[in-house]
Amino acid sequence: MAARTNPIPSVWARRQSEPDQPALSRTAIVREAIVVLDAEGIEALSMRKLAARLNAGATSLYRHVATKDELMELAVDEVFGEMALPPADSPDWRAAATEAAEAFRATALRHPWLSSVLGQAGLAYLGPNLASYGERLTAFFTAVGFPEPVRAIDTLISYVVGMSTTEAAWLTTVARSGESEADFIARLMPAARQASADYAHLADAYAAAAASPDPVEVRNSKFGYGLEVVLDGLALRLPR
Amino acid sequence: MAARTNPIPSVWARRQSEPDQPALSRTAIVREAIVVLDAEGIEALSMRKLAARLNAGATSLYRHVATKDELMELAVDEVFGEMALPPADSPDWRAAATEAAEAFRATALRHPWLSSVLGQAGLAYLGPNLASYGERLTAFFTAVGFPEPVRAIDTLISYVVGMSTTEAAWLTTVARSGESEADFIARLMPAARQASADYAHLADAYAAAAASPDPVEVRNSKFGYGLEVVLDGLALRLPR
DNA sequence: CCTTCGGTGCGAACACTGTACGCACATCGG
DNA sequence: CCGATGTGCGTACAGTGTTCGCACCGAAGG
Repeated sequence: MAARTNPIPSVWARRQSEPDQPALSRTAIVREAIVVLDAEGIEALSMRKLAARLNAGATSLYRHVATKDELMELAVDEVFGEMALPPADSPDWRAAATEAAEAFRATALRHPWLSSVLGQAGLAYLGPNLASYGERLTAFFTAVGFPEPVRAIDTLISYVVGMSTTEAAWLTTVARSGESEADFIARLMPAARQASADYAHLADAYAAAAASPDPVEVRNSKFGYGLEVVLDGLALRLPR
Repeated sequence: MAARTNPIPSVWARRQSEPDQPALSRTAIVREAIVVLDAEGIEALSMRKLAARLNAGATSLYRHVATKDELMELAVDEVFGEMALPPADSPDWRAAATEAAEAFRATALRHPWLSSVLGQAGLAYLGPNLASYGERLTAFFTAVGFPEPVRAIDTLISYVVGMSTTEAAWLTTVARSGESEADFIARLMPAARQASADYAHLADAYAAAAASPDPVEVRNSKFGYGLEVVLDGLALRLPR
């Protein structure tokens, strides 16, 4: 009944036992997915393209990964493994917390798709790296002496996530334009000026933004300012 | 040359001049899109489905909206119109700022897709509501007396965005499960307990979370705690 | 009145997407 | 040597966003 749709088998078609590639594996798939995500953005990652890059058939990936969403979860957990954390017994807690916050930001900017995924998938199912990250962070804040370490962490991480998300989204937009950040800003200014024509404060803000020459430095210091604010607020909760 | 693919014209097929619907318009499309987004989530919104709900053909929407991304931008701007802001001359700045933060959070939770979009589309192209929102917020922080109102705003908004994003993503996951939040947590606990088996601090945190009865109250107070932290930090920047 | 014309609706089509299914084959335990 | 098990993958399905060109409407102009 079923028609034979496959080509006639032949010796030549039969696969040689030379493994060619180190074989398809979950970790290899996740690693390559991250490469694509970093290089081409989240909407450029398709299962077919990913498979092609791994010299594999389109649907072979599903032997190692249940679904694309699951693959994204794995990728998120993977990059959480990159984030450095200070040891729990750091002498200067502010310096250590700053370091941790900056490491998070750096990772989020290196993998701009991270923010998109965080906004879509709750972190309900935590992988090993995420769990370890949470554990070490909690250990640190507990050691520092915060009476409610989890709340302190949630506060700090929320700020960092919020700022990094906005920044990553901005950088993605810039990247899509193909221009440098400065050029993109310059090209955007007329529209921004027009949009804020009727708004005195906004216009001031845009003018100030346009005046500063180095956008990277502007973003760095903006992040640093908010971080100091949050750390000041947290310091007040520290008993002594 | 071109084949006549259309059906034979007939009097009956001809459109009556009863307008039936108030016609297709950009605002009607955006309004209905938001309804769908709220009810069924971001991945359930397709141009075809949206068109069907408007009694329109699939591709008719493109007469009013250039692309789906543009439609999402319009939707974002639209919900920014919902966010209440305190008047610039509020006597108690902390109460007013708290109000603004809570209004933002409420909107983000009412439209959980907002966070996903914020993570993907930079707020480069600002619509009227967004511009107005920024203007009024800047006016308020300036009136309060902050020497760097824009930085103060960026800090506060980053915290609120970060916390709301996490919360919205969590609520989306819960909603997808079809269960109540408490039931979902209960069902998740075994997995969480196992994931944190080797992590003392994490296990403590989960145990504490499982102990409290009302998840809504937990989220509210978590948000409130962080907000106080940020406002404390900002207060230090206020000259007096 | 008839005619042109800009704007609107839309059916068909294109190039993709994620993924279910079932077959072919390689390897391994008995 | 024989099954069992696991891996790769070709095909197919039900969608997706978007383009193109035609059909039609109401208004403007002669």
